[in-house]
Amino acid sequence: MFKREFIRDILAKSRELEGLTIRVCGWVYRIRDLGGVRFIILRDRTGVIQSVFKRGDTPDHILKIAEDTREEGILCVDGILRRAPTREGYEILALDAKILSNPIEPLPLETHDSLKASLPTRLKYRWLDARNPKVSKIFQLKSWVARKFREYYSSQGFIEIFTPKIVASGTESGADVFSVLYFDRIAYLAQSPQFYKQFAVIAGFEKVYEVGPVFRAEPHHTTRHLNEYHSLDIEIGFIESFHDVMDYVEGFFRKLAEDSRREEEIKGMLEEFEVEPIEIPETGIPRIPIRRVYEILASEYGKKIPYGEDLDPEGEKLIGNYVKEKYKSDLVFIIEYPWKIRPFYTMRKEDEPSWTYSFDLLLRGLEVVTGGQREHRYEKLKQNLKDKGLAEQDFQYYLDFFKYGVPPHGGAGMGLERITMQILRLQNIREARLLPRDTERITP
RNA sequence: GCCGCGGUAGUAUAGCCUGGACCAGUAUGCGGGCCUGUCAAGCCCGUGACCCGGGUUCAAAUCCCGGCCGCGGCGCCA
Repeated sequence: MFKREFIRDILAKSRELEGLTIRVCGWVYRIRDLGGVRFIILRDRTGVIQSVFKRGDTPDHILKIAEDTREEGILCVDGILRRAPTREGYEILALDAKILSNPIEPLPLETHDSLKASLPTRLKYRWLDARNPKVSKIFQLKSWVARKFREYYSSQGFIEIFTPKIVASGTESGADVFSVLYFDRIAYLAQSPQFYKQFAVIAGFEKVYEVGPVFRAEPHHTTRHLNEYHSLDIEIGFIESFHDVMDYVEGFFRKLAEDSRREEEIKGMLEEFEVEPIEIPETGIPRIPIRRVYEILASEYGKKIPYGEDLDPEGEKLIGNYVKEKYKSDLVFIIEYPWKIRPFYTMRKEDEPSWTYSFDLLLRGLEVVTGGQREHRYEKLKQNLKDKGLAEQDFQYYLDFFKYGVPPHGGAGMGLERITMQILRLQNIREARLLPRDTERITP
């Protein structure tokens, strides 16, 4: 490895390093050439620092190297750390330097200004776009969300599982999945780990979570859909009701809300994106039956959703605004969805079988989590399949899971990119995916 | 899948409605020059574009048709 230190660490130790010779390696962020003095701002993953090449102080052959330097090239600078009137308060007076790599042609995207380019252009040159520190922060936040997910559910006694992404059938009807040639057969890319996380509970792991890719073959043209994204999944055995599942989901979001107020790095990111941390009231995230939501939308906003139908995007936004004003909550559980719009494995209400023990969680007016209690009784599950008009034999391997002792269980799936998008209030979910796959895009 | 909007230098845009003075303007980038404290550095010079094909017209970046590509709304969903 190159002997180097991260810029953030150097600045953190600036008092003790002041006056000493140090080395910084990174990308050339900006060059300001004033003739006798040339400022080269270096950037690494952790920050930026100014190096200064000055006639009289820097050896002449090193000044020559500075002249050859191009923006976004890779440069190592050895020099003396000293105080300077820069944003960081310090700079490096260059005594030695080496170009490790220089661009071979003009850049198609100005890295430090990449947010001014259109999204298609940014995605086309994503490896340059992502060098923009602000863009990079999106992915650092996404990484933080995924880490919190693992930490939270691990701390609650969940076991991480890793399930196949090449599967024999879809989780719902077989539609909306990508087919792949699997030797001499057709297989599919998993649209959800649904069946296998239930499998894991039934297999005795009791409480499990998974972070993994899911694939949706739907030709969406929206700012909130991807054909490949990462799903944060949980599944829990021995629940008494679907409220237990919501409690676990709520615990995770509460952790996100609290830690984003506590951790300096995250606070800094939210400030840079000019967004507030997630707000959750002391009394908890409101849990509103969808039948009540129909009423609220109609009476408060004059918005008519056909009874028994799903909310449309406008309805979700409106109810998001409603709970923000009324409960000071960025989140709302909408519960007891109609059976007709939920998958066959959803448990129906005992007393009202056209409604279910299921829920969605909306974050700032966008659905980010779906979950519920699963039907764990073999005969009822078969009946559900029948009621959905699905062929039993297509799901036989799944039905077999339910033959030999199944605890009542439920779970939820959360869209990592949607959570990231909503926390930072990004305009397009593609911004929250390093290399988005959508209807047209499979490169880079 | 249905519907709508768009495509001008590397990037971002003006011009298009109302065809002609547009061999296409501006900013930034890029190349060169000046400048020893910049921090969106500044100043000077240069560079570079009308998506493709067909049509209308004396004349098309501008109007019409087709194609390709992009974006968005809905549906569906995380």
